Amino acid sequence: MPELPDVEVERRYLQSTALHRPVAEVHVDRERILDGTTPQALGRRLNGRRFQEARRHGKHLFVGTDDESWLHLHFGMTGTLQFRERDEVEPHARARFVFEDGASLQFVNPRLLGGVSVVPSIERFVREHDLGPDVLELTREEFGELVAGRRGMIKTTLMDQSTMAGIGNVYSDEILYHEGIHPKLGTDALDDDALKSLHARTVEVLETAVDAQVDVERMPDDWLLPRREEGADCPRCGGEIVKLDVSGRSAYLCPSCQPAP
DNA sequence: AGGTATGTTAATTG
DNA sequence: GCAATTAACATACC
Repeated sequence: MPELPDVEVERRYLQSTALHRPVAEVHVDRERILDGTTPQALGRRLNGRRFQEARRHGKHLFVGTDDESWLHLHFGMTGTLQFRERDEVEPHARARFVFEDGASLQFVNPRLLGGVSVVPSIERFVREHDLGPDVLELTREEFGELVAGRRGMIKTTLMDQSTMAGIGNVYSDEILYHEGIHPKLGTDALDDDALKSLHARTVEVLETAVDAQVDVERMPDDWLLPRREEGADCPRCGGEIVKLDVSGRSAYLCPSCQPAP
């Protein structure tokens, strides 16, 4: 489930497992996931190096090594990291970073929509891929100005990575659900108070998901996410959850909690 | 078997 | 230039 909270959980997982061990081998299962590099070049780049820290920008993960470049990991629609003390290969492990002590960090990406690359700097990557600021780095004022500067539907605006980076289809639904805002509401319909409230809700939802380690079992009782399907009972009013097409993506909402514009 | 899926990008249309 | 729409990508799941 790789939106901001999912990637943040992966970042912390990597930090707590895979740092400071010299890389001995890199294995790539499917070259399609590599962007601008080859298995051989990736191996030459990483062998003997240690992972020093992991940073995140939006849905993108960056792993710093002993030199100045960064390993970039992106999951696309599916995927996780798996650390193993022994190098037991996980299903759909597309890249495996095997350490000298025999442990491995595995980039698991079943649908191959993710990617692995080496980038010279995070700032440059963000610029070249036209990513907006990370959502959790924004002040209330910055958030309000960015949203107010757009003309489309609010759900689409929240998901637009060039406006702000990190929110995807699932968490945009969650944020709008708690805010009682219909996903198709025009962004220009939000006044200053509504933008201020939307910002607070956005931060709250994303941080709550991280605190729950993106485990649906640990999410609050009044969350949409664990029952995000057509016909489910709205946890707040008992009404029926419906699915709507918004800009080609499926939006789930409660029509009585989120009245149509 | 067919529809759907948490992301991104390119092409097209208004 | 901006916004909306559609298709494509590759695979798993129901």
